Amino acid sequence: MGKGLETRERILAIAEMSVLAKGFGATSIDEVIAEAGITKSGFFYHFKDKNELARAMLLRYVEANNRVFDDVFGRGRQLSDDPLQAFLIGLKLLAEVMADLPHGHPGCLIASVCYQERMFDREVRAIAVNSVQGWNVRFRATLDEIAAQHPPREAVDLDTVADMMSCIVDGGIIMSKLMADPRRLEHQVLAFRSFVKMLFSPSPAVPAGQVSAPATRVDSSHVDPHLL
Amino acid sequence: MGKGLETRERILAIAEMSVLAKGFGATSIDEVIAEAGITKSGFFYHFKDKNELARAMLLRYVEANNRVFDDVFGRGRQLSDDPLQAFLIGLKLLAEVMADLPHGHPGCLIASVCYQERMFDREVRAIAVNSVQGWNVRFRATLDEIAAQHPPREAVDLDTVADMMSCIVDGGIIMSKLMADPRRLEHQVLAFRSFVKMLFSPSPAVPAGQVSAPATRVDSSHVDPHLL
DNA sequence: TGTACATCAGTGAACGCGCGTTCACTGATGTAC
DNA sequence: TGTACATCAGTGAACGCGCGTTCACTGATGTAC
Repeated sequence: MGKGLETRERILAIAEMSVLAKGFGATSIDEVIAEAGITKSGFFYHFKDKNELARAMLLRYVEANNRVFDDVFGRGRQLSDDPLQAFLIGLKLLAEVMADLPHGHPGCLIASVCYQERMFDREVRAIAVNSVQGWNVRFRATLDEIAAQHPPREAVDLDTVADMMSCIVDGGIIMSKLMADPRRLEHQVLAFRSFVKMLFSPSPAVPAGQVSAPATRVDSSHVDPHLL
Repeated sequence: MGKGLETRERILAIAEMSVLAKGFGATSIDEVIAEAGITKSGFFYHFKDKNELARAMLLRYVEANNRVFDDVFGRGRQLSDDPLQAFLIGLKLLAEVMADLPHGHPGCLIASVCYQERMFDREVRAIAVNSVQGWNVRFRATLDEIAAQHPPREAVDLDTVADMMSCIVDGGIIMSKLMADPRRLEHQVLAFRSFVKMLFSPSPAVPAGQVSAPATRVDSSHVDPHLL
């Protein structure tokens, strides 16, 4: 990374922390540059105005977020051919990632944008909306796959279940932050996992005659048991 | 209500809207007083500084919130003696309240405080924390009552389930706002309701020998069936 | 019933500080010939 | 290999506007005697 890109990245990281802690309007350029060790003109060399900072910051955030999600659910799929098991493993891994953040999750920039909508242009809002929409359709596709093999126990709208994922994570981040208890986020992800598990798993004892999809765990022997 | 209190209330209502839309730091007193139709000195007659506005605003918000929650879950308890049915009715009513808001839920001030923590004094944070904690212990007590009569199907921590309520509502508010789709919040509350229902309801067909608490619906005949 | 005083609910003008933005300029590094 | 020029990654000073806050003052209403 060149010297310029490195400075730019440093600015973005500092600004993100500040925005998550105080909001975008209350994040001053003076404060950011003081921490970054450059002058104000140096800042405006990298970003033509404050709105461009917001755009770059949000893009950086959703890309980092995508990497985490791709990683955990990708690993889930590698560990089981059954879509339900794969998703449950992914959720378990996601909960672990959330729990491993040193001082708790710093906050969700998308939630932050949501509460400061009047400060941003259409483009910034669009980045946030597209990111959530993208994950909703991906989760929806996963749930469709799961439902095809494991008929759900309750008649719930799968779009709502897909959306629930984002709601639980964002709500969990807020409660973790507010109550200064990082473990809440992990627990919420695991509670959502329990919901998915209950929704698609056959009852513990199934009366004869009821069809119970046998959850084809092709390679479950290789999977760490606590992930299931 | 005297003239002074009426003005004060108007200031608080206007400020709340603005804070939910742009954040506290970006909400200027000039803007608030312009909408309220008073001068800046008039504002400082009612609030000694901006932080006192935050305190009053948050107190007003949690009190309004408490009234809604007390109402829906109180009516739930009136409609059924079984704690599970009462809670499910309460959740259904809550979803209806959320759906009836004309332009969607305006946002949660507690989430807003959470993302602007460095701007507020300890007292403001304490109001938010106490409010959430208060509801968590109340929900936890309700869940204990329910679990005593309906053994849960999965081993989930009831504190986490109680916390999930706040997470789902706050997350649902964010997603509704961001996606400009007020119905998402309603759907999320109903999804949480499905979770509670699955967690504590016996399996559709219970094998002989398994104890199934009979869900003593003392007066369920009077209950609107779609609430159950 | 009239008068004196107190409180309520504000007004109007001024303050100084911090903010985002602009502009002319600069040393270091890279590239062409 | 040396020189000319271009680009990169900034510096430093100044700008004007909007912000939260203060202060002396005021008309209307309420209360005591």
